[in-house]
Amino acid sequence: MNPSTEDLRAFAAHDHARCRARALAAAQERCRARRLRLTPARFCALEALLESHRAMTAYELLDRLRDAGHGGQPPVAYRALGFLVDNGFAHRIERLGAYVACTAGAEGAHPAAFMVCRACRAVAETALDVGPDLAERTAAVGFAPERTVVEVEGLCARCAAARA
Amino acid sequence: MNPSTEDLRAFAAHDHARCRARALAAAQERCRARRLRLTPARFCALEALLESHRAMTAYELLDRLRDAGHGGQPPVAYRALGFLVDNGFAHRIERLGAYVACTAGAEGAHPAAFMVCRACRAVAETALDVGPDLAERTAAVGFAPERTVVEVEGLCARCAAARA
DNA sequence: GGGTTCATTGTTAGACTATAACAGATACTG
DNA sequence: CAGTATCTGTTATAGTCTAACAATGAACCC
Repeated sequence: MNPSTEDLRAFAAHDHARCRARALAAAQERCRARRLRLTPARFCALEALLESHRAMTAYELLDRLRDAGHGGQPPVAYRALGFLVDNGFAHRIERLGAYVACTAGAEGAHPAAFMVCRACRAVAETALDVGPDLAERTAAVGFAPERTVVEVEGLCARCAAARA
Repeated sequence: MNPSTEDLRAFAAHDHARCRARALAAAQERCRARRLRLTPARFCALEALLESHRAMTAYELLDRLRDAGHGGQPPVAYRALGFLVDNGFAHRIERLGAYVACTAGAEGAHPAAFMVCRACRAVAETALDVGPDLAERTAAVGFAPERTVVEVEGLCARCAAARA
């Protein structure tokens, strides 16, 4: 797998057990290195997100947290997600109002582009950054970019085949 | 104004009365040409969106519709917005869960990139299309793109100055 | 014109997404 | 081990959106 297709593993056959284990280990290591507290609730949330490459809503996540004994009210889920998103372990998919584990392994919050299947909600992450393309235009009017959202909604091969 | 800065009029001084009047006239003309029914409620919604380049929530719009005697329940606003968005007269800003009038004058729904001020919620639209950049990557895994969301969140010059 | 058909409107009700505010528990720091 | 900051759990509520149905109105055909 070269870098540009490795990104797209959500839509390609791969050893997901290994994919998940690596991501979890990397997150633990990164928290240690950066003195971030990957508490049980946060760990549980990350584990749940890593079970598949499908976006989960905060309430789906909340069910998992509740089952694991971590309190059953929305703020519990939103706080865990806040931590994961702020530190680059997960991303919010604006189009869905849902969340996916990060597959890029970058440090901290980072710009990314997502391909989102509208049927199964699987999400692949790639490193595309539109910042440079827009920089010249934004400079002309003094707009200071801080965060970019790039999401491509469509149908993955599996879902397209299923409806044919 | 050349095309690339004309796009950004939300963040540049311009004759907004003329800007609005032109957009409204263009929409009426386009509905006539395409046999779309720009009913009073839809017209009212478009007028409200065109009052400024700031994104409006469906509920802000609903207040306007109610004041104009067009029913006071959410579906009234969402249906008007559905019509405007489907036909390219308005766009949904995913990041905000809010809506802006289209300033591109393109036919029907069209891909666009938005610059969104997180403070005043003003939105500028430009014609950037990331489709081509992603096509090669998506093809590799059989993902079929249908719609792209590109939103750059930041601070406009006016708001940046106001907090300095 | 009368009748059919389809799009639009208005309403009720409820689903889904998210945050403010506060009290109590836990972990780091000197 | 006292002080501080962070994290957890809770209540309550705000904000966004849609399903479903009845009623109205426009368009069309004969």
